[in-house]
Amino acid sequence: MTGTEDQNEDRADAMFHALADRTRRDILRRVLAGEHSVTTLAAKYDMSFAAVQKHVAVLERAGLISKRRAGREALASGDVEAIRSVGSMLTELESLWRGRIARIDELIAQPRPTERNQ
Amino acid sequence: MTGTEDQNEDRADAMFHALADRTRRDILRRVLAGEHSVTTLAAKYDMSFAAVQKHVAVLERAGLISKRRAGREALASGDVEAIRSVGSMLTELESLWRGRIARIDELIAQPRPTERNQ
DNA sequence: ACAACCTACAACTAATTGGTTGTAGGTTGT
DNA sequence: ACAACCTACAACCAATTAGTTGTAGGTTGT
Repeated sequence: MTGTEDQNEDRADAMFHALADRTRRDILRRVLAGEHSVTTLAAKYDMSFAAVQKHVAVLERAGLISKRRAGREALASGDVEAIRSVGSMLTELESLWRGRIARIDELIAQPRPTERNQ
Repeated sequence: MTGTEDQNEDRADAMFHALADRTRRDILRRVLAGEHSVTTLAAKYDMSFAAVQKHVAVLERAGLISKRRAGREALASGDVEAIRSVGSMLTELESLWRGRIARIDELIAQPRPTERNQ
């Protein structure tokens, strides 16, 4: 299963990058709570419509939100599964840290059982 | 408690940005599992020592790792509390999503109890 | 003392990013 | 039909980023 890992890393790059901007995080909060059109979102921020539309596109490319067409409007809503997948990446990092603690505990409990040279 | 929120957002920007690079995520994995000197880390990647040193500095500025001096070496180790604080930001996003579901359930359970015009 | 080693940072380059304005195409209501 | 509206995207600009090489200072072992 090597080769898909690059894709996973690409996906992680895109997700973390999308989250690394406060305007995008705010947009994400709004569209997680409920559907919003791009124009409705744009009205909330002190920047051009095009700028907000770009932020929405970044979130969409990262898979954090999806859009659905309703007539002339594009309604965006947040994808909670994507958020969870980011969370699980962090949990994996935590498990590495717990692994370190476990290793230290081992050293204290039984000082080098099989090997006996330094 | 308004005014500290800007700082929180700055911190979130820095953390997510630091995580949005696969080399930095890999460095973080290694230093969560155990202390590594900058030179030891640099040996693992196909880029200059200075480039890796910069990545370490980005992680450090974001508060995801810390360094300790040991003679001529700088030993880096991961801060699991910082990782957890990023995780809790995602959990807050999830709770917004659950709020939406709760609101939809309300609508289904009792169709407009107080107000009765469309 | 001195050579080897580890780190930090400055200066530079190419690519990316976050913003702008302008243009064009599809949808809606009168 | 047509004006108002919503969206998408291109072209451009300033700032930032990820990489490079080079320089300099502190530490270690002989």
